[in-house]
Parts: sequence; structure tokens; C-alpha cells
Amino acid sequence: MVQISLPDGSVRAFDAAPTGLALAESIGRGLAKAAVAMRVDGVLMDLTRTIDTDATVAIVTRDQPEGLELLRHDAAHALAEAAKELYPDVQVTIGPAIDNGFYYDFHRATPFTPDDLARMEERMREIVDRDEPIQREVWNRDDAIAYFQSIGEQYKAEIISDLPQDEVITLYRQGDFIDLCRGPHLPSTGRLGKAFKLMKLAGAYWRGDHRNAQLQRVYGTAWASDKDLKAYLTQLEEAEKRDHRRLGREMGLFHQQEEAAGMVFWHPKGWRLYRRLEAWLRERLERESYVEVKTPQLVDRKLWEASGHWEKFHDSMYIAENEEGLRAYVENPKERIFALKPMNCPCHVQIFNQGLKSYRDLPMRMAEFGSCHRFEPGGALHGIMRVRNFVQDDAHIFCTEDQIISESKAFCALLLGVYRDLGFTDVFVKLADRPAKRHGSDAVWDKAEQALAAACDVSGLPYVLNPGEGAFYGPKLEFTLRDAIGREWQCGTLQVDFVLPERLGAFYVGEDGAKHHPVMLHRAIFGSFERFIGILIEHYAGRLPMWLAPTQVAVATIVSDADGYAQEVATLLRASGLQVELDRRNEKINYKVREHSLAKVPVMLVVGKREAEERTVSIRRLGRPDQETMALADAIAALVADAAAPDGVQSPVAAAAE
RNA sequence: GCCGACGUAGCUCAGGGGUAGAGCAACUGAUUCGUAAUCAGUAGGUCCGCGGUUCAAAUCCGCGCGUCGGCACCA
Repeated sequence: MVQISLPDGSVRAFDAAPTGLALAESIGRGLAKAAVAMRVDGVLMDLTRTIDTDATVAIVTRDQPEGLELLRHDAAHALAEAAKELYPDVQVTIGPAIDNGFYYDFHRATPFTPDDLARMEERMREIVDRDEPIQREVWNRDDAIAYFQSIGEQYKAEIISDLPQDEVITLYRQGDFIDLCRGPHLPSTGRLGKAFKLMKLAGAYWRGDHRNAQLQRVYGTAWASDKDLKAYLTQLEEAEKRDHRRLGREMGLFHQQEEAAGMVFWHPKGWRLYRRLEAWLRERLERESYVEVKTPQLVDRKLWEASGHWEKFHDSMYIAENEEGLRAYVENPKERIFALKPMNCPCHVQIFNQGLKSYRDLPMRMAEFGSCHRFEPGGALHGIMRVRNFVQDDAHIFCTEDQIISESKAFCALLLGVYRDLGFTDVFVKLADRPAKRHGSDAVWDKAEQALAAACDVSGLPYVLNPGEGAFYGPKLEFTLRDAIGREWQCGTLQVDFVLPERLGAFYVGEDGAKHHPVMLHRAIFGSFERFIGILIEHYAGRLPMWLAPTQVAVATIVSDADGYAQEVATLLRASGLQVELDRRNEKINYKVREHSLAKVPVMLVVGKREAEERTVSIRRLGRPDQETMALADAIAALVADAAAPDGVQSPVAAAAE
């Protein structure tokens, strides 16, 4: 007799140990149909296994998150089976479930083509129709290795060899295909359903290491139902519509071209957006007692050697000299050569080092909107998000060890306020702590890590540990925000640095009259302006908040009789500080409304004969079908108020009140 | 950097060894119209670059550059 407790608290008794399938059947047909696996006393298992002892069991269904994950994993297996059937020369490697789907990495001498993708997907559907039972088998380790070697599956044999000695080796068999897998799996391939689609081909390195063989990765998406699949594909189309490269062109913000790969040509409208954002952030920094500096683009290699960057990154640094100097450098690499700065910190230390600093000067918060060049590998470039020339909203806080906590707290507050004002409220943090190879004593690391953790706590920021991922010079916080369609972007950073000040000879005179090295906090909120603006564009799908919109108001006439008045309206708006486009073209109002809507102009003022006579305007806001007619003076006042940048002033006051 | 795909008018794309195509945009003209496309006409090209095959190359082949999707990288 086996007693099984269910999640609703009820208990069912069975004479003989039932399988998960039988249990599900006994509860209900609908549940049995949707079942993909079960949890027995918390352990995920195949439905085909029997429940031998009294236990608490929950049936996992295909629409639950973990059920969906299993489904995707099964889709990967079906893909592998299809690939093996169609192309006997492939070797299978790994095929996990991922967000929205799955992939499988294959080894094969000849590359797959898009046609192969279609064939494999077709074969997967046949495998589902065959409804092959999926059977779990426990194998002896050496037998398993020998077996996979015998069928030419070297990668599988290697995976098993590397599994811990005490690991139970399970293989899953479906049709003629047998694969190493931890499981669990569906009872049969028919349960997978057909809500999947193979999406793309890509290269991927074996075990993620570029020194290893390159495999062919096939990506697919898989869902519990056709409806979900369709919704996902629609969502992809929507994401494509907010692609910053597309919107950048459509809205006339910037362009990029071959002659300056990885760099940005900002057009007037894009540059206006950039400048507004910069000016706004600058004001925020000044309020927090940052001082702004500007440092050289070209700096002698000596400085980069001293900072340690040359040794580690000289491959991706641009060097510069005149022709004669370059020739001399090529002949003798010891010749003097300049490099375009890949970052600002060494230069900031140079400024700090001018004149004697006292502990009374600390903390010193030195900011720079520093233009940096890095020779990023060609395959890494991506619109304006990953470029070779970018501007960091960089700052370095020179402080004492005792000031790390308060400075970190203040920075978190500043960062959160900036994000919030830009429409990002969903922020989380990773705390990357000490790596194996590091500088500085454990006591100092303790202090720094604690300071960063404390800063998160006080700021109400949840953080997850990113163990061992800190820089060799200190721990760091990595700030990640979630955009309107749920994508995550790591933007901000706060890094504690015990090393650079020492390497570059920075010191201050302490209360004790002795010289001490300051701690440097490297911090950024946007990370890079280029990338952050890309994120903003995609977050808002181009419909930027009014204060950032490159064109804030379009004044459009209905008839040419209103031209004079429209001109006057535009002039008054401009005098009030708004960015205005005047559209007096001989076009129908429908046409103009459509055009300015597509251009994502937040406000349209439509003026016809009536408005001109009454000195009013008809206001139409982007994305809304209705209009409102208002006296001109009232409208201007309202629009000016709408266009005000968030000033964040209320936040410290509110914080003080709390 | 690696794997794969792609590069034709301002944009989106068709064509695939023998005279370069469409829609939208642009320009010209007509139309003066009330909130997401008025009509007609005109003009527009180093088919990414270089080399090769061929009587003939946008088309086939090679190399390069760039873009896209991944992978690796990201101080």
C-alpha cells in the first residue's frame, strides 16, 4: 500500500506502486494530458517512474515554468534525433533549454544550411507524430563511455568521463536515438507537441572556449501551445520594430558607415538628445559635489604601462603617431608611441597627483564625459550599443577606506534616482566579490565587500552574489536594469580599487601627517552614452519622454490661410524653449498627422482657419486619438511644463522626511 | 577574432550570364482639404570594392570591406 499526498492536502492510497502517469490519470484526464513530469518529495522525476514509497507528489504540467523548461529540453532531444537521422556524420554534444527555447550544438565537418534547418524541423514533427516512448536507462560509467566511443560520439564520451565519480549515469532512449542525459523527460515524443520552430544557425565553441573546436549551434523556440508560440513570434516582431538601428535611421538620429566602422555619426536630432541627456546628468553630478575634468585623448604608452592596461589590453588599443613616428615604432617597439585612451582613470590620477592633497580634500569626486577608443573585435560591434569610440559617464572618487561606505551609499542613491527619472524602476545588482588572484589584504577586501553590500541594503537594492568575479584590484557592484520588454542591460558599475592609486603614485597627507594611498571608486551610471541612448530608444520604442524628444512639438496647418498664424505659434513656442517643427506643406491633415506620428513627435498642434481666428490650438498627443482645443497662451504654458526635465529635487527631500 | 547569412535607388525589397525593376520617399504640377497615406507626372543606380572566368558578369569563382545572427571578448 502506497500513500501519496497531493499539493491540495488530499491523500490517495494505491495497492501497488503507481507510475506518475497512473497517478495523474487517477486525479483527472486533463491533468494527465498536460503532465510532463512529477515532483516526488521535491525531486523532479520522469512520469514513467513508479512511486514506491509514501511520498508527497506534485504533477508538473506543460504550462508551469519548470514543465515548459522540460518541454524545451525534450525539443532539443528531438532536434538531435532528427539531425542524427538526416545526417549520420553529425556528433551530438549538448542541448539545453534556454529562455524561450532551446539549442543543440553539433559537430559536423560540413556546415548546415538554412535548408537543413527546414529539413530538421520537418523531421522533428515526424518524430512527434511517431510518438516514440522515451525510456530512461541507468548505465555503468565505463560501459557508457565505451558505448559512445563505439558509435563515434567522442564528445558524449568526454562529457561522461568528466562527470563526478558518484554521479548516476542515465541514458534516455527514443526510437533509435540514445543520449546521455540527466533527465527527466516526457513519457513519449508525442507529448512534445508542435509548438516549436527552429530559428537560426550559429557557431559556438565546444565548452565555450575559443581554443576548442567550433560547433554548429541550432537555436529553436518551443512553447506549451501554438498560441504561446505565436505570441512569442509576434513579440519578436515588436522587438524588431524598436530596434535602435532602425529607429535611429527613421527618426534621423544618427548613422554609421563603413569608413568609420564602430563609430557614430550623430545627426542634429540625435545630438540634441545626447546633449540634453548629458547636460541633465551633469547637473545631477554637480548637485552631488562632483568636479568635472577633461583629459587628453592621446597619452604616451608609458602611462598605460604604469597603470597595467598596456600589458593586458594593448591588442585592443589604438596607437597613434605621425607617419615618421609610426615607422620608427614599427622598427623599434621601444620608441615612444601614443595611444588613444581606452579609459579615463589613469588620466584622472594624473590630475589628482597635481599638488599635495590632504585628507581634508577627500572625498574628491572627479567626473569626466570621457571619449574612449577601444579596438573591439569586428564580431562584437552592434549598432551604437557596442562601438569602438564611446563616451563614458565616468567618475573616480578618491577617498579613504573609511569613506567607502558613505560614498557607495550616496552613489547608489544617485544612480537609482537617475534610472527612475529615465523610466527604469526595475533595477537589480550583482556583487562581484574577491577573485582568486587579487591584490590587497583580506582585511581590506572584507571592508570593501561589506561596504558595497551595506550600500545595497540601505538603498533597498536587492543584490545577488557573483562569486569570484570581482576585478583583481577590488570588488564591484554591477547595476542591471530591465527595460519595457523585459530585457536586461548592465549599465552602471561601482568598483573599489586599491591598486591603481598605488601603481600611479597617488597619495594624500593624513591626519597623522604621513602619506597614504587613497582608495579609488570607479563608477558609472550610463556606462556609455552611445549604448545607453540605444537602450533608451528601445525602451521607449522611439517614443521618448517629451523632455528628451528631439522634436517636441510639430505645428501643422490644415489650410494655407493658417500659415501666418502657424508661424507665429511656432515662433512663440521656440521662444519658450521648445523644439518645434513647422509643417506648412500643401498636404492633407491626415497625411501630416501620420507622418509626425511615425516620426514619434510627442505633441502635434493642428491649426486651421478656426484656430487662427480664435487664437487657439488643437493639441494631439502621440498615441492618443483624441484632441483638445486650448487658448494659445494656455497651451504654451502647459507644453513648457510637460517638457520640463525630471529634476529629482523631490527625492532627497522625501528621503529626509522618511 | 570564429561560424553562418547578407550587401541592387534615400527606405523596404524583387530580379540571378545578354537594355536595371516595384512600392514608399524625393522633385514638378494640380488640389486648400479638420486629426494616421489626395491625384498626375518627372527624375533617380560604380547592383559594396578589387581581381578572375566568359564574346558578354549585378548574376559564376576568389580575395577584401561592411552589416546581421550567434560564439568568444568586453579594462
